[in-house]
Amino acid sequence: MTLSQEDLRQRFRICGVKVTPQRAAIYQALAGRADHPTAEDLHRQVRRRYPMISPNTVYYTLGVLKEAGLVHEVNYWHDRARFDANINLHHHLICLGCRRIQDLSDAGLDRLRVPSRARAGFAITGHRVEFHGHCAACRRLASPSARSRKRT
Amino acid sequence: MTLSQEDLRQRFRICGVKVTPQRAAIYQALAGRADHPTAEDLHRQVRRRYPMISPNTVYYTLGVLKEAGLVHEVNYWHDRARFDANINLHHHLICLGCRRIQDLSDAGLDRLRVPSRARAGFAITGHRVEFHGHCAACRRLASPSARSRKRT
DNA sequence: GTGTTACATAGGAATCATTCCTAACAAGGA
DNA sequence: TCCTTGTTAGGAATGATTCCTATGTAACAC
Repeated sequence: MTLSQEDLRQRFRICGVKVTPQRAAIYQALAGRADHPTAEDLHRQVRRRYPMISPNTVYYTLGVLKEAGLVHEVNYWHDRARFDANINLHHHLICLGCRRIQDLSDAGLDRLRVPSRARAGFAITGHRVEFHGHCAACRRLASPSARSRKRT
Repeated sequence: MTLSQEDLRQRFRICGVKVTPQRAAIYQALAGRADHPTAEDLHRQVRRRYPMISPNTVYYTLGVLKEAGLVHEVNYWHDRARFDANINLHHHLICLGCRRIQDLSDAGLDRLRVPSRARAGFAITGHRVEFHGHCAACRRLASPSARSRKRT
């Protein structure tokens, strides 16, 4: 998911966001991850290349990128804000065990509509489905005898 | 949505939650509202009847009720935790203007499934759809000339 | 080149929802 | 009645996020 410098410049330009080394680094760090990191995670990561970068800049930049529509915020767990550079329509598998959130792409889910009588005048611009449950790893942990039941 | 004291006792008993006057008041306050109030909103409301109740008790009680599955937490906006006593399967209409979250019931949405190959071993126990957009009131505000365009 | 404007950045202080700690309290069972 | 267990309230602590502000920097006229 690493982006060429030129691609990044273009994306930013389209959204009217000025490019700076810090912003590029933050965006690249986010785009390079499949999970949904917090601002602090990103700060820790970007600091390896820019040791002087402040948490402040990370918060401010994420705010700017969010405003511009270049990143999304994911808040299923209320602890801290998490971010996602994947702005294509997609959905979430949320593990109630390890609290990890996986992306899920499914064309069927992308096509959902609401009956207009239920919308009550609401103009819908987008949607997202979240599925709750337990991921494969957590299920294995929860049932240590899983191996002996492999065939049932 | 007000509940008889007996119904409440029974619900709590089924979920193994002890009934106290404070807890009953908090749950009733939540069940009586169609929006999704914060802990502070509920504290303010319950304090009218129990002036000595502490925010602490509200937080603790909401934690207990959540753990027991009697209430849900709604965190679309990252500012503060919001709560919902409606634990029936339902969905959300989220207004990006006024940030209000309306409940939406739709049997079609309740039946969603994910193709098993996309699930990657995930065991799904529930789901919820969130629709983003603008509510009727915000749309009226945004276009003051709406009245003159009624027929177009 | 110089001045001007408009943001960006970093550092430190402030905010404020939430949690932690603790002591007093209440209910239910032995 | 005593014991145990969970509940409540108050105050202190935590910690993510925001606010404030001085400095830096790029773009753009003049």
